Amino acid sequence: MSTDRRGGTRLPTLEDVAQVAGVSRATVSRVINGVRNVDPRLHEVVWNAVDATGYVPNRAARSLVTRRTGTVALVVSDSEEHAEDDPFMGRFFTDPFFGRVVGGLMSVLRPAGVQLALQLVGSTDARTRLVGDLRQGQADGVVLLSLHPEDELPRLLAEAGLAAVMIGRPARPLPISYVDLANETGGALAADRLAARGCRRVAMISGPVDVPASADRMAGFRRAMARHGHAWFPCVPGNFTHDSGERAMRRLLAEQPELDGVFVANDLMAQGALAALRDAGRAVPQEVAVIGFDDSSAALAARPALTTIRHPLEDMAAESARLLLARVDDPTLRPTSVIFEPTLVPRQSA
Amino acid sequence: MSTDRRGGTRLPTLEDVAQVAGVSRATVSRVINGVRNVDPRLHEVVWNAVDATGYVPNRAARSLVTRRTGTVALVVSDSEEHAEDDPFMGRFFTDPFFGRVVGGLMSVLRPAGVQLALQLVGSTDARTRLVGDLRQGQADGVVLLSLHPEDELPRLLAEAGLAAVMIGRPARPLPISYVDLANETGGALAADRLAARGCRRVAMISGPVDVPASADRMAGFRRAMARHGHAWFPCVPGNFTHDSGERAMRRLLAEQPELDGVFVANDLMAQGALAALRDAGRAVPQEVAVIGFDDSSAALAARPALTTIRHPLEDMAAESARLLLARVDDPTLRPTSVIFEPTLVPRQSA
DNA sequence: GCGCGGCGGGAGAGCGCTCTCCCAGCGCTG
DNA sequence: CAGCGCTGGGAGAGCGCTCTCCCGCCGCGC
Repeated sequence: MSTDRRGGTRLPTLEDVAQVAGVSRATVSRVINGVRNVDPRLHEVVWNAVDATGYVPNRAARSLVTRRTGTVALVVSDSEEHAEDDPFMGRFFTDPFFGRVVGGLMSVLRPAGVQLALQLVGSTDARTRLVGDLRQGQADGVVLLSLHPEDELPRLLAEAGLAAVMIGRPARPLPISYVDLANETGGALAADRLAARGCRRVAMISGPVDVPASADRMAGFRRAMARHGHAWFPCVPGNFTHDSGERAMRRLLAEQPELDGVFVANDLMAQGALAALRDAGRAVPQEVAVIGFDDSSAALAARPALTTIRHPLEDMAAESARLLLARVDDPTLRPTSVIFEPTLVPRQSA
Repeated sequence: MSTDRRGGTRLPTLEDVAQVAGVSRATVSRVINGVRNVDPRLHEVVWNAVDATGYVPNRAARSLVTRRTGTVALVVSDSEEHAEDDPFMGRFFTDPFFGRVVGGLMSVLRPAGVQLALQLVGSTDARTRLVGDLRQGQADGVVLLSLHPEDELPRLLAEAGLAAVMIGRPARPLPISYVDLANETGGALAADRLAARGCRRVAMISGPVDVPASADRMAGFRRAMARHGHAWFPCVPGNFTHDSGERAMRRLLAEQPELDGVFVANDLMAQGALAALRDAGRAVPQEVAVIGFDDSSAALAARPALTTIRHPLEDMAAESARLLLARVDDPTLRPTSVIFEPTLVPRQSA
């Protein structure tokens, strides 16, 4: 009963199990990993010995030889402008977006016995360090949430040949797998709904203009509105927070008082817009129709409940986890893209 | 240029760096880990060699000998009743609570170079497996979010002598460190506010009655109300979701139509209560005053903005990370508790 | 001038596992 | 009955690192 440097008792190793079972270390390893033809009787003897000793394989030792960690990293990559201690990251974690992604990933990873490690990268330095750590085997693969269009990380990962899947398409074409939503279709669905309601003075609150998802939603909305005869409409960008939606709505109201329909690029901002409309005394949907995007918990929480475009984020995250695991299993797999279709969820706001 | 089984090129090892630097493996190791007295000139030579080779230490190999992983796990432990694929976990991830905890932990762990691994446990089986994995060294320590009062996991962790810190006190006294909020004080603050406004018919929407935080909020509220002369008030339990708050409010309204003040045990439910009040045509705060709890993003998003009890979760999570790292460094440390004080954040709803 | 202490640095063991060899034993065929 | 293939299982070499042990060198004191 020697003690290791963590102060605990020495834990049983393969060797101990082998001794108890009266076989060699190799055989125990074979049984535990379920490989090759091992005598079924030995099988039982070994498992009994495992139980008796309370053996748990040492992950570090195993990784060292297999070069697999059983861990994938969820990397949230923010732009450099946001300082390391910027509240933005905090804001991001609080956004239902983050939670939905984590939930979706876990639904696939947990049954597969794979750990999820969280990684934030803010600086360029952190980016290269991350790629180094990853190449060296910190994780078997990466699910990447890139928050900034100029982000170099997708390219770095692709170049390093690491197993990676992005949630949301890369800003520039890149040999990297990704899962995305047909954001333009979403924008078009919103436009059709607003047009069908007979809205004549519509406006939009978009996300940051350089974020692909945001740009796509706007493009789809714009194109469909044009098809409905609306050549132009005011558009104010926000940053996906409740607050920015509220501010944007106030600005729109000032610019275009006779406005009767708004498409907002996410539910959080739509909730903010609702608040601004309420403060301005506009009835929703009677005077102004509002359509959100995402169908997050905020959509149901809002009053009136938000008519919104459903973004099946959990499913998308789950799919990205599946793609990643497949790629980890077979590194020769080519980059794949999976595009999900949005749907309109009619509720009270439009 | 041999290739490993991941299909990549062999990565530089300590040996390679040593060769380039013209020193021994041991010396490179010493320089990299900054130990002992190494000739300053060698120092530079070694670092140059590291840069030249693009060396990154292999974490698995290092862990194998140091018995440290540089990882802590955030364990979210749910009760067994919730099946593995129960939507509850999804709900939990979407709750701002989860995001705030993650953000707070990261603010301490990232600068310390420590990874955060996410672990969900639902079944008893998963609990013992987790303890095994942890003892064996899957992570250096655990931040535990135990969602259910009967949860055995805190006890198992304490018994195994693992480094662990709970967020929220354990349901039963246990030799385990924790960080908590003075929830009774929070309840009392709400009671005082309602009393000061002259509310005469108050009610409460509580969380699950067996969850310590929930019970404490209720007890504090009840005690303070008694001091204000209110011997009794109706109380309906919810489960911390928006929806349950809405339902609870409807029930209260039916039971006690002349109600003029409500204390709700979290902001999400308070938001739901606000929606129910709005549907019932009650003006907030003129006819009914509402006080929430947490000061989460939902409080600001609500209309009217929620007067609420601030729960400094990010700070608490950060503190728990600090306690954990200290304990990992020095396993002899005794269990510590840190209790944070809530404050009232006056806004429009009360 | 010799001995001794201290410090810088090399050699090498070993962390716990996987996996390649290799050998023993069995059943089959000619 | 010899020879061959096949299969089950043991021996042992590493995976890449840390850390103990030890040795050689330098500077000091007597």
